[in-house]
Amino acid sequence: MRKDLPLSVTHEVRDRCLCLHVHRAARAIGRRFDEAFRPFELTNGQFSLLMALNRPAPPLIGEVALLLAMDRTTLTANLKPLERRGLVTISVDAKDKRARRLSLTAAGQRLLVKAVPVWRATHEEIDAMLDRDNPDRLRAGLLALAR
Amino acid sequence: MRKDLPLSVTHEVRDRCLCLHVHRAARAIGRRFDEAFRPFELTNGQFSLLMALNRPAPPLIGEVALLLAMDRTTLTANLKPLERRGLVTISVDAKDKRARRLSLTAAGQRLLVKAVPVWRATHEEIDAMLDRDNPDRLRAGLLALAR
DNA sequence: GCCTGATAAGTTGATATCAACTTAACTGGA
DNA sequence: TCCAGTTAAGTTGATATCAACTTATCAGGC
Repeated sequence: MRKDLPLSVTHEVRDRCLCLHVHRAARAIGRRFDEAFRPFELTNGQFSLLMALNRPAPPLIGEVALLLAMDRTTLTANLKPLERRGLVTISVDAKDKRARRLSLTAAGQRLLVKAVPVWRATHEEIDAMLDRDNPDRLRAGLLALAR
Repeated sequence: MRKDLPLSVTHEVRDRCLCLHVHRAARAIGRRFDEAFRPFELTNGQFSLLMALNRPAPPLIGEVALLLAMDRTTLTANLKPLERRGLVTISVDAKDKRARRLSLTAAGQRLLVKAVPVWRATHEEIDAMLDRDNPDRLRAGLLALAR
């Protein structure tokens, strides 16, 4: 009796697995934005995180983690280099001493302002690359996956 | 003169950025498969990698990295725990001493055989979740991004 | 056979990701 | 008031990710 895995199954996984497809796309697009943001010494994830903090009222760690569909402890880790660079501040909430409020500093805002045109240009390249694959449909599918 | 970033721009980025959307989806779907594979002590990435090695002829590191749209050095790192557990072997190519051939061991194959039904069940849940978002279209868009 | 340029992979250091466990603080009921 | 259950976040350890640099090898021209 054969114990090995038929190639047909392997090909099925390679061709159909959305987890693989999404991760592959994430790595590829991430590298693209990382390269574009390199002059600012920002990664794609740091850009997204800083942008998520540009709000009228400083959000809690848990709120931001939910928005980014990211583990809370990952967010804590990701904040460290940004805090060290003075782009973000983490402060204890006035009402609830367990909670932490996340704020962009002025330096963080200035860096974002400089990075946005690069984001826009890079994103336009990617939109153009997608060509006949409707970006709106793609976003809708990705949102469904993130639920 | 205002130096802060208008909220409208922040909302534009949050709503449109494919890099953010893809990474968010990758984290969410990755957690799902990680949980499903936990009985086998496999992560979603380890499953995809092992599956990529189920071939008639052992591939090179560079070939697999290209297939997974992953940096070559990331793949080297990811192989370490799998090699340690005896699921994969890395051997010097007979013709070219620079090159490394990656093979699934018998234990690796057995583990994959056990994991495939779990992959299939989990994937069916996700397909169902996508509902009206056509998975084929989604895959096509993700492939375009990974180019 | 010997250079020279190209190629395959390893090493190092930084950030990213998550689960499991822990700590501190809040909240509502007795 | 006090206690029990809940909640927000920190800590630790393992894997994941990439760039920059380095090492070993190969292939072609001479």
